[in-house]
Amino acid sequence: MSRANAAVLPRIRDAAPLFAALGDETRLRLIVRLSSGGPGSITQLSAKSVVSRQAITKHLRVLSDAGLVRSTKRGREQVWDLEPKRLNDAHDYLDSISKQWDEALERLRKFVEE
Amino acid sequence: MSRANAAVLPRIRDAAPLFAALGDETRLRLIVRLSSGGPGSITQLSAKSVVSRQAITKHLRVLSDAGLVRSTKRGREQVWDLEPKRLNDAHDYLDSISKQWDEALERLRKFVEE
DNA sequence: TGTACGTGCAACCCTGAGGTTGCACTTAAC
DNA sequence: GTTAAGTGCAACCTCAGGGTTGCACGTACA
Repeated sequence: MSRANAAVLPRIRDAAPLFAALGDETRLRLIVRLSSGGPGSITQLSAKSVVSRQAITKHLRVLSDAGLVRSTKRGREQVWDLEPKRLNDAHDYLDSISKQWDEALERLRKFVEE
Repeated sequence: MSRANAAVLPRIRDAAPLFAALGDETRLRLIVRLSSGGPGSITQLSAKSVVSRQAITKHLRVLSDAGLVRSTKRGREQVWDLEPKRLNDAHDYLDSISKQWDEALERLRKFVEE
């Protein structure tokens, strides 16, 4: 395998759960809600949702495990907030793959030209 | 909800399956393999894999449904190749979310300053 | 014309994801 | 001190996802 591969392969085990966390409509909706509406408690976040509060709680847990959100306690409420850094991680990973792709095309081009 | 939200919400239903397709270790490994090693037949792609050929076939099907790969028939072989455009879609979607996030922070900053 | 290779299809298994409901427990508010 | 709000926990259900195996089918090739 190529050198570029060596850089991207070890991250697969980290990246997969990250994308998996993003790969659900309800969770993606939560992220969009948090990114535009700011932090919110569980009841607030599940207020306009079609699924139950418990479902939202589970989804927040998944997002939290993936490092995409974090929570702080405020009185009896638990307030959830976005962790933008992790979003960048996913971003960067896609970058590295497409970069690797471009390099492969470049190698192919040179090979054909020779 | 904000105006930025109106732009990103309709795409949730498209983006979720896309990320879901990326959210599996075996599939991510397939993508990395295709992006570095170029096109390959099913037997080639499943040669060094720990799972069976049929498993790889199913994963390729998922990736294909998500638009991330495409296949062409060559004799009795079926050759699979990457579709980089879809990778960019995922890329752009993450872009729009983080941009939306930045705008929210900006609005908050202005609000506090006033 | 056989034969071996590359795939497709179908049946099946098992685990985990997504969802719900009911109840207990803190903590704020009156 | 009651009462109501906000969560956490646990049990349960259903179904799709990831995997396997066995067999049939077309196609290259000696």
